[in-house]
This record gives sequence, C-alpha cells and structure tokens, in this order.
Amino acid sequence: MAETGGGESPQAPLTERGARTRERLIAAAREVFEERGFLDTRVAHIARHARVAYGSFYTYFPSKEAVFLEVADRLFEDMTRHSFAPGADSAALEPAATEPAARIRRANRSYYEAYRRNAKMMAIIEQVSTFNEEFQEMRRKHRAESVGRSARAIERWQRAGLVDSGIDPEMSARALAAMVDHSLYLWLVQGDDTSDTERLLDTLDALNVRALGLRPAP
Amino acid sequence: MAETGGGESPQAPLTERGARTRERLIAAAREVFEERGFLDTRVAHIARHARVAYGSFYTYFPSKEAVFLEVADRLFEDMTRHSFAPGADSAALEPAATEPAARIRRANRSYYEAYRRNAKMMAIIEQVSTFNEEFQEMRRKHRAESVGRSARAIERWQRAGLVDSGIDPEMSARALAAMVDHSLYLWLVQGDDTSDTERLLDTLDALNVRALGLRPAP
Amino acid sequence: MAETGGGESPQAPLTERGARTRERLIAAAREVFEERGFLDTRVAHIARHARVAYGSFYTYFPSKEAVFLEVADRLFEDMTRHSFAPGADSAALEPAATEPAARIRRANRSYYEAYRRNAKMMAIIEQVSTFNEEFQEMRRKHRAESVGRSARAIERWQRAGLVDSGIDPEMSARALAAMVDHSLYLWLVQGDDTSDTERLLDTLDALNVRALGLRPAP
Amino acid sequence: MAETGGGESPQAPLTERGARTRERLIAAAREVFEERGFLDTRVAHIARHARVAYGSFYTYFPSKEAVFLEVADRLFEDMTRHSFAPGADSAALEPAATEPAARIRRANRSYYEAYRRNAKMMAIIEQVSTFNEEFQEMRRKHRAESVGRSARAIERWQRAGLVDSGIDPEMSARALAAMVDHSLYLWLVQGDDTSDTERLLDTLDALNVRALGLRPAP
DNA sequence: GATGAATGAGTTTTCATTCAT
DNA sequence: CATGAATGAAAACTCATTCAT
Repeated sequence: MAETGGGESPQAPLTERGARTRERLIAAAREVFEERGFLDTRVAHIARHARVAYGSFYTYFPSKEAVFLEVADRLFEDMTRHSFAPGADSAALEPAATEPAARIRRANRSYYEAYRRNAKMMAIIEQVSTFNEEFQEMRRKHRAESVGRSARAIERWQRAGLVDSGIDPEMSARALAAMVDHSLYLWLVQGDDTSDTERLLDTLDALNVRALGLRPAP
Repeated sequence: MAETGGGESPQAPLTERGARTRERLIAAAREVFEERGFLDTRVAHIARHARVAYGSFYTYFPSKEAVFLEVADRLFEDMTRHSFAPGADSAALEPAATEPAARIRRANRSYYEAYRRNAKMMAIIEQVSTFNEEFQEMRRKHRAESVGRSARAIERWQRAGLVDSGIDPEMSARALAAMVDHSLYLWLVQGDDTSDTERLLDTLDALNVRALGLRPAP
Repeated sequence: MAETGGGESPQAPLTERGARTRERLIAAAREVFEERGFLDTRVAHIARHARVAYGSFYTYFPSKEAVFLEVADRLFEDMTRHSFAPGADSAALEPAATEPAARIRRANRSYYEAYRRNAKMMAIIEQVSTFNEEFQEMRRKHRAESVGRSARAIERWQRAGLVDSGIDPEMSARALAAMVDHSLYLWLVQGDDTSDTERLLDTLDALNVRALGLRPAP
Repeated sequence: MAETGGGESPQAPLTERGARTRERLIAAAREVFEERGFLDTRVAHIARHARVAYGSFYTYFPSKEAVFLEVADRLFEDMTRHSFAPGADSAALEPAATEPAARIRRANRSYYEAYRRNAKMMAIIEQVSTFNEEFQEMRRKHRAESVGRSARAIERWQRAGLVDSGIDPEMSARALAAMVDHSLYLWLVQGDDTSDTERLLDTLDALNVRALGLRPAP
C-alpha cells in the first residue's frame, strides 16, 4: 500500500480546458470509487469513465491516492458546511438563546441529511482510513474540531445551569459524537435496516438530551 | 481453459503433528495481521513467521481470507465469552435483582477489557469489513445478537418501572452499543488519546445510565 | 474475496504501433507453439520471442489460450482458403463437367499442400483439442462443413450415375475424410515415415476413387 | 512436462497384500484418468479414489506417467487380444479359406467393440500421445504391427487374385487403418453423432471392400 | 510397508506508473 | 498537452515428489 506521498505537486493553474478535464476526472473518480470502492478501482476505470486518455490522468494527478484526497476533501467541505456538528451543535452559528434540545435535534437532522447525501463515499472513506495513515490523520483533525465545538457548547450549557455539572464535557462530546456517527454509519452504509429512519433519529435525539440531563431553562 | 474444480479444499489435519502446524499458522497469521494489516500481509510472511514452507500454508488453508476468518472467529469467540454485551448486559447470566446501573457498568468494563486485549485485531477486522461482504455479514450477525440481548434487558427494566417507557428499546440498544463500540474503537484502535481511560469509561457508564433514565428501584 | 469482474479484456489496438506489436506477438506465439507445443509454452517465452515486455502480452491477449485461438483461426483460414475439402472436393467452385476422379485427386493434393505447410501447428491443434472443449467444438464445426460439401458432391455423382447408389453419402464422406485427414496426420505430424510422399498420395486417390466405385462418365 | 523417465524401477514381487493395493491403484487410476483426463488428474485423486494414503502411491509407482503407462499397457493388451487388426484382419488366426469380405467385416466389428469398451481411455491415450514421446513411440509400434498384418493379408489376397494387383499393400493398409481408426475416434470419442452405429460400420465395411476391389473368389 | 505432512520451484496474472509519438 | 502503449515487479496458488513418524 504505497503511502500517499508528495509527488510532483499538482501543477496549480490550468488552461480553461485543462480545468474542465480535471473536473471531469474528479467527478468520474467519485463515481467509480462509490461504485467499486477504493481498492477495486483502477486508474483505467477513472480515465475511461471521464472519457479521457489513460495517460492524461497523470497529467492532473500524481496517483490514485491524490484524486481520492481531492474527492474526500470536497466531501468534508460539504459535510461541514451543510451540517452542524454531530452530537451537539455548532454554537457559533446559533443565537445563544435557542433551546439546547431543539438545537441538538436540528444538528442531528442536518448531519443525517449530509451523511445520507454522501453515504457511499463515507463507506469508501472508512475503507481508506483503515490503511492510509495520512488519511486517518485528516479524519482525526475533522473529528477533533467537531467534538471541540460540541464540548464547548456543553460547557456553556453547564454554566447556564442547563446541563448537570457532573458531566465531563470533552468525553461526553466524544462519546455522543461516536454514537451519532457510528449509528448513521451502520444505518446508511452497512444498511443495517434502513426502514423507519424517524425512529432512529428520534432515539438519537432523545438519548442525547437525556444523557446530558438537559432540563428546560429555569 | 476453465478447469472446473481445482481447489480440493484442505481438510482438517489428521495427525497430531498436522494439528500443531495448523495452530502455528493461525498464531503466526494473527501476529502478522496485527503487525501489517490484512492488505499488506503476504502469505509468504505468515509462512515464514510460522517457520513452515510456503506451500505448507496451503496444506491447511485455501487462501489468506481463510486463515483470517479462522483468526477472527476465535477472536469473536473470545470477545463474546469474556464480555457482557456492549451497551447493556447479558441478562440471562445475572440475577434479576442486580441493580441495572451496576450491571451496565460491569458490562462496559468487561467489554473494554476484551476490546483492549484484542485491539489490534479489531482494527484489522474493521479493515476487512470494508471490502469483504462475507465478513460484513458475520459482523452484522454478531452485532444483532448482542444488540438483541441489550434490547431485551431494556424491555425488562421498563416492565419493572426502572426505565422510562417512552424509550424505544431496540433503537436505543443499537445507538448505545454504537456509542460504546465506536468510542472504544477510536480510543483503542485509532489511539485518539489513550490516557486516562477511567474518564472515558466513567463517561460511557454515566451517559448510558442517564440516557436510559435509570432510577433506583422504587 | 471473490472480486467480480476484473478481466477488462484487452481491446483491439488503437494505433498503428499497437497493431504492429500485436502482430509480432501472434507471429511469436505461433513459432513458440510450434517449437514447444501448447503445454510447454510459457507466456514468458512468447513475450521474449516477440521482444516485448512480459506485461505487454496482456495488453493484447487475456491469456495463452486467447493467442492460441487467434493463431488457430488464421491457420484454419489458410487451410480452407487454399485447399479443397479433404476426401472429395468443393463442388461449387468447379465446373460440373470436370471428371470426379480428377477432382478428387486435385483436392487431395491441395489439402496435402496446405497440411504440409501447417503441419507443426496441426500437431499443436490436435494437442489442444484433447483438453479444451471450446476448441473441440471449433474443429467439429470445420469438419462438419467440409464433410457436408463432400457428401453433396457424392450425391450429385450418384444422381449423374457416376457413383453407385448403394453408398451412403454422408457416412462415406465422413469416413473418407477421416482416412485422408488421419493419414496426413500420421504421415506429416507423427512422421510415420515421410519418404515417398507420392506413393501415399496416389494410394489415397486410388482408394477414394475405388471406394466410391467411380466409373468414367457413361 | 517431465518426460516419463526411468525412476526407481517398480519393485517386482510383492506380498499378497501389496499386490492387491497395487491393483487398486491401477483400477483407480484408470477411472480417474477417464473422468478427468491425464492433465487434470492429480496423484492425490488417484490415491483417494483407491482409498490409499497419498504417499503409498509412490510405493508402487515412481510417477503419474508410470501408472498411466501400466493402464495403457493393459488397454492395448485388451485391444489386441479381443480384436482383429483394424482395416483388414489378423490372418494368422483365421483359416485361409474364409472369404476376405467376411473377414474384414468381422475384424471391423470386433475392433469397434473393443474401441467402444475402451473409448474413454482411448481419448486420454490420444491426449498423452500429443506430448509424451515415449508414449508416441509405443503407439507407433502397435500401429506398425497391426498395419503389417493387414498389409500381408492384402498381399496374400493379391497372390490369390482376389485383390487388384495395382494396389500398394503397405500404403493401402495404412490408409484403411487410418480410416477405421479415426472414424471410430470421431464417432466414439468426439461423439460426432453416435446414433445409428450400424450405418457407420456398414459404410466402413463397404468402403474397405470396394477400395480393395475385392471380388468373390473365382 | 503405510501414512500423511512438508517442500518450494514454477507459472499466471495484475496494474500503477512511465514513455514514446 | 493528449494519447495509449510499454514496463516489470509483485503475489497467489499448484502439485509432483520427498520425508518424518
């Protein structure tokens, strides 16, 4: 498993036409990865799917890992822009007055939507994470950020007397994020069952709220 | 050419000596898998590590997948024998009188112990699950059993008035199992941090208990 | 692991250069097959003989069988274009007036010439036929066509009163084709003796003519 | 394709029990060869089929080729004992007075019977002949003997005025033997059609008789 | 002898990456 | 830049034969 490595550095600017070809390759890569997984994807598949000559792939990317990284990057971009943090929420964006339970609920729903939209790629990302260290690191960072936001929200709620102060904000944020994340993974990727999504989401909300011991503002 | 059968499928060893060699191979396989992961393991590595000839591997296993399955089987055996179900507990083994919170706590600790003992292999199992369907299926089954046990425990507690009846036992069991499972994965496998395990375990216990709204028996 | 597709099946070369390499491989394959037989030929031999890299073979053919099929195809093409049917003749091409005995004689000679030209490959084709069913089928078809032509010629001669009507045209065509075919095989391939070819050919002609009871047109 | 080679020389005498085991192996070998062909037969198959330990095979035979030779030997034995020579007949066994046409007919029938009885092995023998020179030589010898007998019969008939003296006895014997041999091969081994055997045999008889120009004794 | 385990050279096939045109 | 051909290092798997018990 060749580690991703630096390579020639993807030449930066491009002609108009070159940029389009590059986009075609990225789009094709995503589709092929989703279809066959990272391991079973051949560079030839991507090139063919993009209707580009085999060799042209290497004009734009130094390796299979490189396109994957780009695809994953865009996905993370989409996941973080269109969703609140999993588990709790992204406080900065919300007026402090909003009721925590409602915010958790909203955050979970929007994370679910983003996950569903990207479910196939999430599976592949999981796959690549199991053997590519660089990639693991990237995920760790994303997770840390999102968990950090949740932890800070919990702290705020504790100071506001909405959440039991006996709770460890950092660890709880981690555990609850793990709960939501992995539940969605099993549900959407492993297709554990898939019917009656509402029941799942309601349960996630409820467990979150109860676990934090959220009570209505006094 | 399309020759038909071929594979002969190596049968169980018939002699003491054969059994010993087979064990050596399984042990070697586990060590090599743990060391390099499934994908980067070569049959040659396993054979060399077991100090047998290359071909001898194929006397006992038809493929790398086959030893892996055997190794994983033994691991699951160990995980289920030496642990209570993750998330809640394995009711049948416990006197009904035991207090739920204590039982959850005990279950989580023993699951943690088993996980820690097998952490490296758990990483590889995760890896293989991302591309081998047969293997995915095996895990799904294990998970379903364990979740089923937890769900039944929750139902019992609901009937005993210890757990809020507003909770969905099945979904909650799933979500809480996902929480514990994935937290341990991130902690022990991805090495998210690893210091201060007690804080993690205490948090898992607490969230579990609060999420179920467990109250002392009346 | 049971990955599904894989084989991509190498497509026809798209450039002049590719076409040339492909031809080189086919020519090399024929020479190596003739030299060592199908079973003892290694893909490595063919590639080396064609002065291309090992992997380049697989750019053009999915397997040893595949090149062999192509080589054999061209040989059959040569055998049928440059020869009359064995045993009797290919009526359509001949003015009906030609005397049967002369036509048989001519057909046998030209079949002999074609056989001699391709004798080495005929041996290999025989070899492959003994274990490859697809190939057997191909030969059966060729044989059936050629025998069919002979049988129709015999029928025509019967209607013209040149051949005894007591003869079964189909079976006779088969048997006489078998006689010519196998005699040439033993002679040219097994090298049964090889001297004095004329004596063999004269005998084949004579037996053919007498067996059919051909008499001069009335 | 390892040439047959000498090996340790199969130890000659045996205990009663050893002799039985050896027989079991020969019988098993024949069955397995018939079932799978020489190339796809593994020594393991033979041993298993004979219910003998893998290693025991090598107590009795130095190689796969060696058993095959023994099996083939017995088959040739059966073929020559129970049949007249193909094509013409085995004169020595017959009172000179018997009518040639009747003798040819009888010879063909009995050769057909023997061939049918051994058809599956004949296919395998053909297979092995295509790559094993020692074996080719053995067949050549058998063929030469049988053709020789036929040729001498033809000569006798010529001297008796029963067969046209313009015919070349040696070549004719060869060609006619090839006809019968190969016809039966295509019929019984390649399964060219298989129905209505009588039609085939009658045709072979008739062509033989006419080709030799046999006329009733004056 | 009989048994079945051990051996390892030999072959095919794959595919990311480089190059010639 | 585009194109598609060329490269060759891996890796898995087979199986006749030899050996230890």
